[in-house]
Amino acid sequence: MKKRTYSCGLDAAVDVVGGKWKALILWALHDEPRRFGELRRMLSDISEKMLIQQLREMETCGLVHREVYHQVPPKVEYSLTELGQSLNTALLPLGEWGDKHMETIEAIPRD
Amino acid sequence: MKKRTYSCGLDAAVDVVGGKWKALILWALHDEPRRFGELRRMLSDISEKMLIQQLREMETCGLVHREVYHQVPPKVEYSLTELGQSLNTALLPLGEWGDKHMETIEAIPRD
DNA sequence: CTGCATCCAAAAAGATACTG
DNA sequence: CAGTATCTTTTTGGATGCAG
Repeated sequence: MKKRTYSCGLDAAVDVVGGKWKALILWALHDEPRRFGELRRMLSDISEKMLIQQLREMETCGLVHREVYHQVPPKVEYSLTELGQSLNTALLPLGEWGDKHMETIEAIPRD
Repeated sequence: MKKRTYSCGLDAAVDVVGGKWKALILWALHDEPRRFGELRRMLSDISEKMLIQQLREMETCGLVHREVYHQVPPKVEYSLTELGQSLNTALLPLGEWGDKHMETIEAIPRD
C-alpha cells in the first residue's frame, strides 16, 4: 500500500501483499484467529515492531480484523476478514509454485 | 531473492516476485519477447537502473532469458523462460484478485 | 541503443528499552 | 500480554554522466 494508483490488478495485489512479512502473516491466520504473542512465535524472526506495523497496515486495508478482549492480562485476537481470505485463496497457486521451485531458488548464489 | 532459506513456498515466491517491479516486468514479457527500450516504455515510471537491475536478478533466478544481437546499434531481447511462464501462471489469480479489489484499495487513506 | 558507475535521498527493517 | 518510542542499520530507489 505505497502507491495510490495501479497499472493493473497484479500491480495492486503485489503492493498489498508485498514486503517481507504480509504474505506470511496472512498465511499464519488462514485457519484460525491468532493472538499477538502466538503470531510472534509462529513468525519466529519477526520483531515486535514489524509485526504490529504489518498487522496495522493489513487492518487498514481491510484484510485483517482485530478483536480486543478487555481483560487482565490483555488479549487481542487477529483474524482474516472475507477480503483477507479471498486474497489468501488467490495466493495458493503462488505458494504451490514456491513449494515446487524453492530448492532451485535457494541454490542460487546471492553475492 | 534476499533470503537464503524459506519457511514455506509462499515465502519463497513472494521473495522472488516481490519488490516494486518484478511482477510487472514478468507480465510485460508474458506474450512476446521485448527489447530493453520497449520495456522501459511499457513501465513508464521505472528508471533505467532499476529496470536493468531487476532484469538481471530475474535472469539469475532463471525466470528471464537474455538474448544479445551483436549489431550496430545493439539489440537485446528479454523473454520468459519456462520457469518464468509458470510463475506468471501462478500469478494470474492474484492479478484477478487485484482487478476485483483495486478500487477499494486505492480508496484507502495512506497518511 | 543498451547499459554501467557513482553519488545521494528516502524508505524499510532491526535492536533495544520502556509502558499500561 | 500487547504493545510504544527511539535510535541505528540496511535496502531501495532515483539522478546524472559516461561508454561500447
